[in-house]
Amino acid sequence: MPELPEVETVKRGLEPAMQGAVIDAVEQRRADLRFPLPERFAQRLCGRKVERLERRAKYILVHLCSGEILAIHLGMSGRFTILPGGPHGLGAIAAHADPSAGPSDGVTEALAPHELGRFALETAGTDKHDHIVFTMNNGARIVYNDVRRFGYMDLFRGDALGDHPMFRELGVEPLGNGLNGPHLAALARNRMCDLKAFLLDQKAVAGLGNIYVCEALYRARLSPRRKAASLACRSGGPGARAERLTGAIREVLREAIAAGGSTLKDYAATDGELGYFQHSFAVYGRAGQPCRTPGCKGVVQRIVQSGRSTFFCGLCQR
DNA sequence: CGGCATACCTGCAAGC
DNA sequence: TGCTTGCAGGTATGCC
Repeated sequence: MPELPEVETVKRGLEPAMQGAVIDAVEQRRADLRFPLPERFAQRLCGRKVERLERRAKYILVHLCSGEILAIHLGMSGRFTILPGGPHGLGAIAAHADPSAGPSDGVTEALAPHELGRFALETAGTDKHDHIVFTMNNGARIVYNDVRRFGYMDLFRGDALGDHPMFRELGVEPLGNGLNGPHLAALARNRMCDLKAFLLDQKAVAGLGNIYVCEALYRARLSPRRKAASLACRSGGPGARAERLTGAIREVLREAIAAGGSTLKDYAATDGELGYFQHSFAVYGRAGQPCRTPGCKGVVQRIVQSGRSTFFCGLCQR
């Protein structure tokens, strides 16, 4: 489920509960998620202080004072719920982020935050897909839930990060300095695949997923079916398309993170109306509906590219 | 290497 | 109501 903005939002949500705190207990309820969890996973985490959290692509990196890193990937359905410590445990924050989930997503939607806190405490870790529960020395309980179990965690020495198979081949951070028009054009120059597939390739740009690729292509007015290499060609101004695309990628991601941040804030507020996860997408999931570009008479269409849904407007995306 | 299908796993909505 | 089918935001793997 989560793409870069959701992972960033989850990371920010976890920080208050984890940063500077010591992991007191880890309850591991199964041996594997997508992959087997590391040997002696719980034992190796217990007693460790969390130095800081970091996001790299769609991974959350928990830096431990032992010098080890707990790397977490949420897969499609991974989510965290934080149950704060303290005598009453009120005001639970759900640190998951699902940009497409509507108001009907889950029983907690209908509950005011104080009710949610109580609800969450009473049912903490009782869902059958609650796989791992971290208990911190500040009293916070951090529950990892993953219905489809496509998520995974690993634990390794910090200095091995660059050699780790999950990270070795990751491409540039789209919000970092590494992503700019010339660089993107250079990466795409020899790629014969569709632009959509190119952007989904984590070895080129790391952190984009199906939704934000569709949205970024829409904003850049580029067809997902265009060949990736055509980004680099000079017609239409040198690097013009690549510049447009990098700008669109950054915009889309930044806005989504800002929206995620505000939903987290809202969630902790006292108002029961959450407006939670009310992202609106221009094209994603809008097949058959009118294109939102002012003056465009197009209709959003859905096609399948390498087995995945693509949404775009064939009129304004060329 | 590219491109594609398949696999992993469960839940949900739609269709019959 | 109940069954089947297809679909879902992730990536790894194997085959041609």
